[in-house]
Amino acid sequence: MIGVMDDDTVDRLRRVPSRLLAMANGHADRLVGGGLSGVGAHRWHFAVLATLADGGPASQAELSRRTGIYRSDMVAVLNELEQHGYVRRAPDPDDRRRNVISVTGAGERRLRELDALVTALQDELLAPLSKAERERLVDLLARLVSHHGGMPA
Amino acid sequence: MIGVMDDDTVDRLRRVPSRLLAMANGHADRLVGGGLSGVGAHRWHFAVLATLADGGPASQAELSRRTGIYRSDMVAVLNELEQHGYVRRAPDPDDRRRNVISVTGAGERRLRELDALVTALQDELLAPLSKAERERLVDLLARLVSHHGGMPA
DNA sequence: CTAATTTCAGTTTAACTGATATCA
DNA sequence: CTGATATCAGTTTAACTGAAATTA
Repeated sequence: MIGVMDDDTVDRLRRVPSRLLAMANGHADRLVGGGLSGVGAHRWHFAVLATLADGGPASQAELSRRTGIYRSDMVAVLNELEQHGYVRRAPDPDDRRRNVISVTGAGERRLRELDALVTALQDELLAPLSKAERERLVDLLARLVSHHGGMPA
Repeated sequence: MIGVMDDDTVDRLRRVPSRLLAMANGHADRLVGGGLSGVGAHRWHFAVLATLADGGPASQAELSRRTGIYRSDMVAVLNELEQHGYVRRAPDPDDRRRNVISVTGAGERRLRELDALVTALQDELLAPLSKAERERLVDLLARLVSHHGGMPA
């Protein structure tokens, strides 16, 4: 028989941090992406709505920086959100290169819906961990991310 | 002024676990992917060589299951490894549908090289964490992944 | 017959690049 | 002039699907 490991054989792959990160991220992606697509949404929609709600109206470039969504992709995301009436694009009177993006009432309702869903999905993702462990994980990940300069790119 | 947050305003995005996972994974990807491409390798090459070295010769389908690389992509990965003389493909005498893939001497040397590199890259990735914290992170991620059924897909 | 394997050819999606027009 | 912005059009890559040929 082939491919059988005795007790001393290490599986070096199984504990490689970057690999575990990729696998955990894969599961998270499926869960959250799947959950959001079930209500016709995308992570990007949630990210933009939440950023607007938390930080107030902002230009597209500013939203790009805060969410990590590329300026070029942001255009399409905002087009979709605007078509559903969740955000409004208005020219910035102080700087005519910019649009000021703001959330509408419908957008705020949509965000509440997505927020509840995302919270439930995080709960499902973190199901095997205790409250303290979840905080520990978030803390460790946040420190990793901040050490490497926040948003990837 | 626009987009300024007072002390009470929460940035709900910043602590969403699935998002932190995606960002951390992004950094890990760049680091490890970049490091490996610097020596003409790919995560997949390392994964296959390590799996073969740790588990012994195996069929392509078995390698697919162990590494999480799709059976269809595995073909291309093995073509490359074979062209460099790192692995050998031989028909399985016990089951003529299968190839038995095994590591060559050159493959073992290549694996040692990649292993040292990957270890160094993990170190760079986890730089801000103490030894104990790294173990904690690996443990938490491993539990997450195993709860969701190991390999994503 | 069903089921597993290798292989090929293709799709989908996220992430990313480059260029243009406009304006500070 | 440089530099930022919004937009469009495109590339690259990983992840994935479907099917054919072969054999168990």
